[in-house]
Amino acid sequence: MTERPFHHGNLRAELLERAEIMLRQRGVDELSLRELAREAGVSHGAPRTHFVDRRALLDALAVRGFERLSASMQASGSREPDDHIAGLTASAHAYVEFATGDAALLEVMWSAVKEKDAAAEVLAAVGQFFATVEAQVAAGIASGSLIGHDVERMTLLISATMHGIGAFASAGRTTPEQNDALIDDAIAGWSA
Amino acid sequence: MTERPFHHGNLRAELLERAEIMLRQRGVDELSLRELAREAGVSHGAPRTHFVDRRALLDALAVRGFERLSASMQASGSREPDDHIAGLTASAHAYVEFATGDAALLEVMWSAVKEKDAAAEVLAAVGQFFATVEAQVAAGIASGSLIGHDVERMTLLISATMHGIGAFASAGRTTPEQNDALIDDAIAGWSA
DNA sequence: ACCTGAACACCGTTCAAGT
DNA sequence: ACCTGAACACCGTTCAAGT
Repeated sequence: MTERPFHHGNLRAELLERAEIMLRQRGVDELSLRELAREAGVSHGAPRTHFVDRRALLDALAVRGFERLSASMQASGSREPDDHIAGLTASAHAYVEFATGDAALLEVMWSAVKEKDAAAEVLAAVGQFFATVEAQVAAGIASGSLIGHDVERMTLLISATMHGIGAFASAGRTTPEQNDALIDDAIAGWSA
Repeated sequence: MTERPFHHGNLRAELLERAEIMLRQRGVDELSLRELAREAGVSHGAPRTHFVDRRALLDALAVRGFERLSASMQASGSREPDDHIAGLTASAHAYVEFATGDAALLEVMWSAVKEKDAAAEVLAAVGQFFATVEAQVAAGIASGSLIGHDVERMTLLISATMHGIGAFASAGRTTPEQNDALIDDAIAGWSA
């Protein structure tokens, strides 16, 4: 039985890991820094070294979330390099899947963006998300498979629609089959 | 200077009123039952008589919110009795306006719906909201101005899109002009 | 029926002190 | 540089007691 060393060594990463799980199981409201510290076996003051306050932890979770979401959407979309509509549809599915699988995290992500003085890393992360959608939209418009010439406007519309479908899905107001149908309907409306 | 009577007489209504204001000014996280009681000039235990717990207060706020939102959308939509597309557009504008003017309340509303064991009144209220959208969608489809024959599917899609645009708008990611454009683009895609 | 006020268990945050 | 542990101010919730 080696004694616990004074330095945890990996506390920041462990706190983020545990926080993501706690978020998934019990939601934001139940996410407590003190409980996290307890589970990690450190004193309640320890997290302070890595996260100045609760919001800093949530911001870090938001950044990781956007990175994972963007990567997932990019991967899904690029599996259809020739069919931009199919790529966008796959990307939208990835968003909705994230929304149902990590509903609380997605809430944390968007509310981190919404803060008046949102952290720079958070803004960068959400920017990366929009850039991912925009790239697919731009390709679709350029190839003539997507209507509209204003890329930004189309990016916002498609992002907003994905967001809305994801919200309803995670609220349990739609079945997975309905989600698929909604995504198809939405994108069909904007296909050239 | 008459002394404060033992019975407040109107505590439930006052708490709801103050809570809505507090929500608008400082968000859900800052909404405290104790502070509300303090402001109303009653003891911290007093709210208990009217709301068993914090969630019961939020549920009541959600119900009121859905009622107000539905009424506003219905009013906006019915100002265009002959043009169902214009009616739906006006209704969508009302939603987005609510989303920007009462962002925190709208969050409370949807998260009340999302609770595992959501209160019956909350479910009834959100049902009323969907019924409002559905009536407009059904009229649009029946008159041939809106594509699609599946009313439920179209209702979900339009609701989800409004929700998404409202979320982006309240997050400050879009300007009012962009919101108008997004709503027009969305509905244009579904017009026959 | 409605409200008071003490009590309890939990927070987030701060900060001197230890390693 | 990282962590401990006491201290502080704040919660939500419970409940006997008062009107």
